[in-house]
Amino acid sequence: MRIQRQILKESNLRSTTSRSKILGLFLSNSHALSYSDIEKQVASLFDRVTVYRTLKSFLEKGIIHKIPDNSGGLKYALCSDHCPHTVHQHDHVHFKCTRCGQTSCLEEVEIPPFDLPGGYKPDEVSLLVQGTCSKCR
Amino acid sequence: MRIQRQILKESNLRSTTSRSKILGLFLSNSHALSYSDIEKQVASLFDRVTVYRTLKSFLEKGIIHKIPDNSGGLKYALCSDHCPHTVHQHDHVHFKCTRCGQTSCLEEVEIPPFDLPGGYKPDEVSLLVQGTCSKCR
DNA sequence: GTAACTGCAAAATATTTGCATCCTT
DNA sequence: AAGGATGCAAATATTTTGCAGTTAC
Repeated sequence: MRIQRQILKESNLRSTTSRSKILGLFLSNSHALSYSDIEKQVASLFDRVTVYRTLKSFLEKGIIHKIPDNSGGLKYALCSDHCPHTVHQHDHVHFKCTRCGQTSCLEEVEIPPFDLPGGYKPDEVSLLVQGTCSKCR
Repeated sequence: MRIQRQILKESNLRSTTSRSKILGLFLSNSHALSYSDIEKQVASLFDRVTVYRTLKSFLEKGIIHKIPDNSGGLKYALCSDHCPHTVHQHDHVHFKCTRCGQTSCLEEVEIPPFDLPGGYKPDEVSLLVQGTCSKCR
């Protein structure tokens, strides 16, 4: 509870029940959460709309970031220690396990440099790896 | 028209007006198309449902592949020459221009090798780069 | 006290399913 | 001729918006 409060305060967001609870879900899960993962756990507590708006405010403040999912859905995960809120860079690797379905950020893996054809100017890079995670092998 | 017919035949799909037309859209666009990009162009010709079902059959046959988009939407693009239909590998780079919004496959760029933590077994890798494309500079 | 946040209703958007009819092979 | 493909209607799912009431600071 204390941690959530602090994170919210640092982001200039008021501490409300829904924000603390949803932030808590992210803090206690090492893997990324989809909207429906979250909804399932808080459906009885808050309105759908509140969940959407909570996620949106977390995104705007750089508390969480989106992870593209090539099955169409979008997932969300905590940003690591200090995402610069202005230049929101997430050049890290995401791993999606096709067995358990969990997606997680591999913070320790760096994307090696690569060349783009002339004229292309990259701003942000994200690498999505699919396969089998260490738990599922 | 002849090309579409041939591609469809090779994939064991019947040649119908909607499939030829939609396949034609992919053939004449170098960038990836979202569902709504397609819908806009064929709305007066076919039903929504037909478009969805057409895309689904193209995906199943490996004619097109999905491209995750970290703004939530999904796009579709032609698979390069010969995607093995069984092992559907798309280890190539996608570039999304934040200015014009177009996403394209950079077939010529290869993803450099990188290390994963122990236990993780990769099957498929996709690299999404965002920035400014050569046309928009 | 006030601006920010929430819940509810409802709209807007997106996707899927069933079924009768039509068309490709 | 027969099975696959399409169109229509409608169900289902997803996300957003407006507004009135509530709450954090």
